[in-house]
Amino acid sequence: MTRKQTRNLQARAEIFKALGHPARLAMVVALGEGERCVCELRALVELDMSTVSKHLAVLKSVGLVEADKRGKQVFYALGLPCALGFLECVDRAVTERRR
Amino acid sequence: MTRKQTRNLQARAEIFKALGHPARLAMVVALGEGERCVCELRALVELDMSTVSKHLAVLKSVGLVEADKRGKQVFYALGLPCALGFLECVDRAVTERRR
DNA sequence: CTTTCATTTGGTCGCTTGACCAAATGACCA
DNA sequence: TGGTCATTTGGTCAAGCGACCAAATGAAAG
Repeated sequence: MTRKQTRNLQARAEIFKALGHPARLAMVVALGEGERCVCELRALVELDMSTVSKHLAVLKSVGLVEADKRGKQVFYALGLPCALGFLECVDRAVTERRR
Repeated sequence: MTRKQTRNLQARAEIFKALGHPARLAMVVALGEGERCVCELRALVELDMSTVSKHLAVLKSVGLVEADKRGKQVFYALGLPCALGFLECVDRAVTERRR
């Protein structure tokens, strides 16, 4: 296992880790339908504003979302379009498993 | 946000969380090429056998891998084929970002 | 049936995470 | 310029994670 491979794995794992929290996942799913301001995302996950902000920072740091400040508000949008594909794959897996 | 949606998100997040560790991710990637016994996976990630076993238990608990005991050895195989798709998506994202 | 070998389970311990509150920042409005 | 609003940052604390070692399990060989 080369150092390069290790770094690559680490970086990829970071992305999955970022998705590995219900609140963050919910926000990414919502952003799949279009951009949202922080206040909308806060309403969605029903957590303290500061907590939401930190979750968004995590998502942004791995490139899953992008931030755009317009006036007083900050709008977030999906930064990794192909993420939608695997959200669906995992959704299918979860729904099938239930039967 | 209904209770059902919450459970669905929770379950999906579990899957991503399982992928959110370099050692587990490395093992899933390896299993993408075919089944492997625990000893081979242990050699791959270079961790204590007990640690590897626990990581595999995590992956199995969310359905990402399946175990098959044959003789003294246990062989693991990929349990969620569509996972390969998003491993690739994330790989591309990571390699592009580096430039 | 006892030993051996591959793997799992139980336990401990230090590090990270995620929640909240309080305070800082930064843009717009009066 | 001072105030207000949306968001971020800093701090604290309890809970969760991941590493190792030691001991248990379970199949196979002698």
